[in-house]
Amino acid sequence: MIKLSRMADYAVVLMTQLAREPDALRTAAELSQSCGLPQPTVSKILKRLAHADLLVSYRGNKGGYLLARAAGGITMADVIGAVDGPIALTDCTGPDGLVCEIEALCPTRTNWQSINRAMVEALSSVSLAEMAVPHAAFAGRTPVRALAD
Amino acid sequence: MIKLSRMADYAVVLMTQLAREPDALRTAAELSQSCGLPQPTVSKILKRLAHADLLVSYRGNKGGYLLARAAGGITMADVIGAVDGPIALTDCTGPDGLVCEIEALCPTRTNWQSINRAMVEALSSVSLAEMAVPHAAFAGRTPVRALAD
DNA sequence: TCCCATCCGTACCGAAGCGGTCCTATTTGG
DNA sequence: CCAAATAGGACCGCTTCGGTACGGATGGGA
Repeated sequence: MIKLSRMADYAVVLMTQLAREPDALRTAAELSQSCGLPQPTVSKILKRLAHADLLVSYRGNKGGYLLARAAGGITMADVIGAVDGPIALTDCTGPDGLVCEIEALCPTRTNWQSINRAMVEALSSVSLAEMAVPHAAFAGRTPVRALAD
Repeated sequence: MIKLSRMADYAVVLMTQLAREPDALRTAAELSQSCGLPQPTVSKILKRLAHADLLVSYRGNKGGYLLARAAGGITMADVIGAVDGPIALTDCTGPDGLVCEIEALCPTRTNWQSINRAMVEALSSVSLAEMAVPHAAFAGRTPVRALAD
């Protein structure tokens, strides 16, 4: 199914929420409630996002999280990469393809790199600011089915 | 990591192998050996590919599998979809988004559809014939890293 | 100076999905 | 009639992932 992990899915929702009020300091508890997600999990995700420099964290009393940059400068690839690790469809798309034990029989490596690149570009082409746009702006767009079921 | 399932990965390898000699009837055992993959698993994958009309199967003695169409008419999206099910990054990209329980709080649905569409296009843009091309044709291409590690 | 709210890091656990195997039909050529 | 091959399903162990819990560090306010 090539599904996004639930963690990455949540991360996008949380980041979108934060992008609504870019200057407000939000606590994990507050975000957990406003997004309807379990609080410990929210904490974990926010930590990862902060670690990837997408969020700035303030500790201590009156602490919380803040977007590290403008929402227009953060892409879906950034968010997903921060939570799920590097985006790659296959193992053999790594630096040197060393991990692929059947490499000798696998003449498709460089092609995977192209496919992978296209996918990353697709995810990089959508910024957080665009994701935060309300429904209305897209209402006229025709729905797209992934594949015939 | 958004990784492809190993099954889908294997499927691409197997299909590529079949595309090398499009007119030869190949058995599961033979493909298993030439690709270095466990035989029962190969059988299972070939069955799924045949079910999706990407392969034609011949039963009985001297049976085997054959590409159902020319390698140029089979895309990566076809192969991956046949093995892993419909390609979709999130649940809410389904027909009507009915499965998303926090939909009211999730203003990003239509954007996901766009991203998803881009991904399917990336996978649809590469045919099996192109995957079967030997390394040399791509040797000059610069390697692409998915994201900074 | 003390206290409390908040983030930080780690370690742990349960469940679900997936890769892999096996068994039993069913088909077909020799 | 036998052997070779696919069809289809049941089963199972393992890894991975989502989720939780605990102890520590930090900083503002009374």
